[in-house]
Amino acid sequence: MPRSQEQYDEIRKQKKQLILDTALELFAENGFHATSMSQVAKKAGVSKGLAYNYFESKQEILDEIIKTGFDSIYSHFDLNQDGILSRDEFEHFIRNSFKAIGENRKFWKLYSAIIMQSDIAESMMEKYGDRSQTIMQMLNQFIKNMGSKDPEGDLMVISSLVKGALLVVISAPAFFPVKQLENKTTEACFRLITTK
Amino acid sequence: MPRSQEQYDEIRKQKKQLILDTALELFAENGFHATSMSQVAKKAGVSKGLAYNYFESKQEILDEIIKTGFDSIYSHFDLNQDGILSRDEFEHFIRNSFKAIGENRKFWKLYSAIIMQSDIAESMMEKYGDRSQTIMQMLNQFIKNMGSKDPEGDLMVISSLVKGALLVVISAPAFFPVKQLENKTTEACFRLITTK
Amino acid sequence: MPRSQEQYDEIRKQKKQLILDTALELFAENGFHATSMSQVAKKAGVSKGLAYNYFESKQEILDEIIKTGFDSIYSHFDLNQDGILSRDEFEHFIRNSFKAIGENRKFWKLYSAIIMQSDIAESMMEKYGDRSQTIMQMLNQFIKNMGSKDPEGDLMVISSLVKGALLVVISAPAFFPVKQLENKTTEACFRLITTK
Amino acid sequence: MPRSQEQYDEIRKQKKQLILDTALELFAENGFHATSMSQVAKKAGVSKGLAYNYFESKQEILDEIIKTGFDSIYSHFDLNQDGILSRDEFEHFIRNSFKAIGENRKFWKLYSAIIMQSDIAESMMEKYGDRSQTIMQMLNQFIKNMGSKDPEGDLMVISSLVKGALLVVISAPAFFPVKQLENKTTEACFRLITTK
DNA sequence: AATGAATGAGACTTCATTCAT
DNA sequence: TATGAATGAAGTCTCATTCAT
Repeated sequence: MPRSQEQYDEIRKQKKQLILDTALELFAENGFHATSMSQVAKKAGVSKGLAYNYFESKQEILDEIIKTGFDSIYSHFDLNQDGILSRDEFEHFIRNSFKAIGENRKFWKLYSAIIMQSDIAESMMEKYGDRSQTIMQMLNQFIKNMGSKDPEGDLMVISSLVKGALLVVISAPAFFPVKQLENKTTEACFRLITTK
Repeated sequence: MPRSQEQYDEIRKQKKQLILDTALELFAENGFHATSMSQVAKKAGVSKGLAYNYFESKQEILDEIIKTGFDSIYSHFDLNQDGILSRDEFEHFIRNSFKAIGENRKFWKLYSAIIMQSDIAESMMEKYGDRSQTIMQMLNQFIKNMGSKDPEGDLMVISSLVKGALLVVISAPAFFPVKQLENKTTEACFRLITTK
Repeated sequence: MPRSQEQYDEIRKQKKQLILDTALELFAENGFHATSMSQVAKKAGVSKGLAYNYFESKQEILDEIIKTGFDSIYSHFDLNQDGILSRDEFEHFIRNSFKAIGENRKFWKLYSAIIMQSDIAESMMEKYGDRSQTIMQMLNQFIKNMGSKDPEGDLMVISSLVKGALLVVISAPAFFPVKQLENKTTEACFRLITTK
Repeated sequence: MPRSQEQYDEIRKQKKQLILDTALELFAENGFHATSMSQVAKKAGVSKGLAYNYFESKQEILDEIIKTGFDSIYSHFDLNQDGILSRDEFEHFIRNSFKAIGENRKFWKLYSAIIMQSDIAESMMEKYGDRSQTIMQMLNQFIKNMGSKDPEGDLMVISSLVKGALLVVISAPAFFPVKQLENKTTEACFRLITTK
């Protein structure tokens, strides 16, 4: 008996996700350019032709991976939608970033490698630049609210610290004391706000 | 009559440097794998054949670029060779790192992109891993000497901060207030050492 | 619907053989190094890419050609597997060699050219040296059994004669009286055994 | 003081010979196509440019090597110029061939490899075919004079034997008992002439 | 939906040859 | 005479993509 439309859709969705996951794994491990579609198809257990049935091109696979990763990050960072960052929400944001990376280090390794290359970075800026700016503005406001004498400067230092710490987590070997780094970083963020 | 040995040496030296500079520019901009030798040769204004007259392979060009960049950094970090880091030397190290990156941002962009790719990163670890470790040990000792209650934790946070700040400089557009970031970062480093 | 496994296997088998045959022809005619993969592909009526779909490298094509040729020769030389060469078997061996060459002169021309080149010859010695030695030992025993006063010397002369005659057949133009050479050579082999 | 014309000529001659010798060595060892002009020039201790000062092309070097080798063989085979081969002259011819190969095995290895390739073989046939035929006719007459019942057949067998034996010498490792092979072959030649 | 044979552009690399000096 | 930097065609090989089945 033939399958229903829903079953077909479900199959399509699963196969597509399988290809995306496999591609992410290989791209992160060996780099986008050094990974061939043959490898992706083989490791995913599908034919090359099928992969092109789901995706227009290798580049489209990458785009979709990036988009999914971004969305997952920003959805975690929801902030009760009032546009204001409380102290708890800030801490939650920091800690949640560590958690997100720990849960999907492959993606972030790939992402880190990619934003270093201008051709890819540019197209990403077009797509995600706005959202990034919104976040920075909210952080700025938060630091002001905390009584900072130099909000702009503090924001630079704090975001540098967080970026650096996350980078360490991303590239660190598995046995790195991630939890300790998370604690020390969170705590340091508050200490770095220059109160009067 | 053929040219003298000196003349040939001079030609070789200049052309080799031209190719290295061109390759660095393109590698940094588009990535190592996405840059072809044809592009490098064309932009450098030489034939592909000549490029292979000076370098065994594309990989060797990359290796030479990396080696030169590393050496330039570590030579700046000389520390009067006594194996101990003074307060001034530490501050000089931080500030000099900002300066080095400002002077050769292309290289550091390339370097950052490269360490994210496992295939290339491994061979670099073999070559430069030792020197990195020495530096970390000296920093650890310095933080102890400054009276830290948690040297290991502080080192993690401080090196994260510096890494993050340098990363910001590397990927930031030209108009970023680098000097301010340098000052704030340096100052923050000292503040982050947890005294008893 | 995709083709069945059998259909794919059949396609692969035929295309692979086509490429092997074409390569043998060109290698034999112009030499291995002087023949390009483009020539092979063009003459076979396939793309270069397809050729590399079937063979890892140009060298692998040569290896497969050599292996096939060798196996076909040694399979003809079965000798009822008792390890002893009778008079009839000896004669059959000589005559069969002429026959084999006549049937596949291209291969033997290629083979002759190849064993003259040290780089290729070495890897062949590793693979086929053992079997050659076994044959020489059996021939030596045969000559002894025939009552030779100087088995070692006779073996040298006889194998030289056969080699030379086969070489003549290999390089001779088509109109050469091969059958006559075969008869005379076979007969001479027996006459050359120095009886007491 | 400038050198005289004779001195220049002498230098030219020596340099040219040096290049020829070096090329022969490398061609014989690695094959014509697998040897580059750079290798030849480097091993000869001259520049590439100079090599092209003496020879039009790589091919011309090969041609000259072949020509020199041939001439040296045929000059040894002088036969007192009366067009008739005596018994002693025949034996001398055989033994001299072994001697010639022993003295210049490199050349003969190269030569053997080359005649297997039709493109080169053809141009050689044009140049040296006549002389070869003359020799074959003289050998034919000699065998007749020796009382052969089947001069044509005997010639085929004898020339096969000699060719095969020489081939063995050419490709044999250094420790092969060449003198024994020479003796046995010479003796066998006479025994192979089918007397009535 | 699914397969993998097939293509062709383009990657890296080599090397015979030229030429300014 | 002599050099070696420089060229460009050609070689080996890879891989994203297409398409008949």
